[in-house]
Amino acid sequence: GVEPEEEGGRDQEEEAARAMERAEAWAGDSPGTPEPEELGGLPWFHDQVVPAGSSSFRVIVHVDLDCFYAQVEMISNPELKGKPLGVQQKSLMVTCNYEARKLGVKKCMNIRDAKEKCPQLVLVNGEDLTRYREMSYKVTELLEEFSPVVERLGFDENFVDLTEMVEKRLQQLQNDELLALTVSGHVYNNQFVNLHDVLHIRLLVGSQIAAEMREAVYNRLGLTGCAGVASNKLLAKLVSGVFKPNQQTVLLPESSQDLIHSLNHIKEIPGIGYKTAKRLEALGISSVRDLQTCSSKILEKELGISVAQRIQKLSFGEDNSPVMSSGPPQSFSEEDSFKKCSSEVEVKNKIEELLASLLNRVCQDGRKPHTIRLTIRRNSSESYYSRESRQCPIPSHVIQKLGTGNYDVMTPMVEILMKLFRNMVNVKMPFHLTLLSVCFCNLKALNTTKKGTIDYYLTQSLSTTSHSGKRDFKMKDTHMEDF
DNA sequence: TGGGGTTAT
DNA sequence: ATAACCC
Repeated sequence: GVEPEEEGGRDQEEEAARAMERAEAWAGDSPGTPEPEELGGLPWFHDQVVPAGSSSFRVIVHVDLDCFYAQVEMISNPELKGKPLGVQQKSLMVTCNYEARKLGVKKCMNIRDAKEKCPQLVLVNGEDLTRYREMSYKVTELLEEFSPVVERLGFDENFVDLTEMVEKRLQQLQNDELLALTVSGHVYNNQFVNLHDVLHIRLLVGSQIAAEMREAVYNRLGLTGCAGVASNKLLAKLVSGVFKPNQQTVLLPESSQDLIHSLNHIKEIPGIGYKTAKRLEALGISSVRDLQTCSSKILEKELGISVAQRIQKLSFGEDNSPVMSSGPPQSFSEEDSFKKCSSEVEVKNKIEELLASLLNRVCQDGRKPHTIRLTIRRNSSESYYSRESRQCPIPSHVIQKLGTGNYDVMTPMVEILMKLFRNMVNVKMPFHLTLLSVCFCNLKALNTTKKGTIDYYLTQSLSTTSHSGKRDFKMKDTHMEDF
């Protein structure tokens, strides 16, 4: 199924064979360890693999699709396969396939530079994200079939917590199967590690599940991608990119420091962004080692205790953040950037375009947005990144009409958005916008509870601390219109 | 530098 | 409402 991989399979088979011999030798030879029979037919380490109290050791996979937009385009139009392909948004080539990369084209290159580097480059417009978004959710849903808790990161990355799945598989395995366990894909820094060390067994099973996930994504959706398996999200994400494209890597615990120190700059640590990196650089902190050894007091003074403690832990490869189920989106937005928009009429036209697409999306989703937001970017020559926004509740009579296609919901919405616009921009003065964005958020499931009933005003508390059998209630946010 | 997303303050 | 982060 999945395209051939250069994963040094020969080495790994040999390594697995050696590891098995060692494991068997130890199981038999070590005088202090009981024979498998004494443990009810389980190998000597089985009780450590599946501890009664269940340790906090997690198995996390990070799945990262290869040049996602380009792959979707090649599926839409197979004639593009084999040709160097770039996906374009305005003057930026946001991604390209590997044929293009071989010819020197890089991700996020200017269109002009890319064309200069590679005149044969085929470009497709990728400003409409609809097909990418749809495919993205198909991938997430497929991964949810393996294990229900999947966290999305952008359109092309997903984290899955495999801990429970691995645990179940280990319990199902027979003695000989446990000893014959092999890794799937690469092992990071593969050197003198015993793959059957108790600490490694779960990660090996994780690597097998990761391979099954990639196989399923390829067979059912036609997409290739990388995967990284490790004991937390940070390390899984870092290790997933070690062998690219369409390969996977597992990180064993003794190599985590090698992996984190393979980064050339702290900005490469996910969670340390542009701003934080700049502030740290001003303190003379640029390498991972610098951040590890920096006084936490100094760090807390510069960044605040929360960020300081989090990123210093990250610098050691420590990350206890859980894989959170992303579920359905928290917001829907559409935006458009342009060179210049300087009249109210232009603004209204752009807003109508954005709104039309959004209404389709929100209609398909089924839930109802209760808040609408307008965002602008002004031309300001100094300091680029500055957006301003205004938001307000969507009037309940407009919300009600949202699903029902016949009623005109555009007109009142555009009215609201133009009010928000005039609240931000003094239209009596000249203005120059370079971006408009409309966002629906505060999404709520369909209101099946009827007005006038008690349940309409009460919401069940999500608190899990009460096991009394009684329901905990809180007052819902109320709209004045309800009274 | 696009067209999206999220959470924290 | 903004600012930071992610892709």
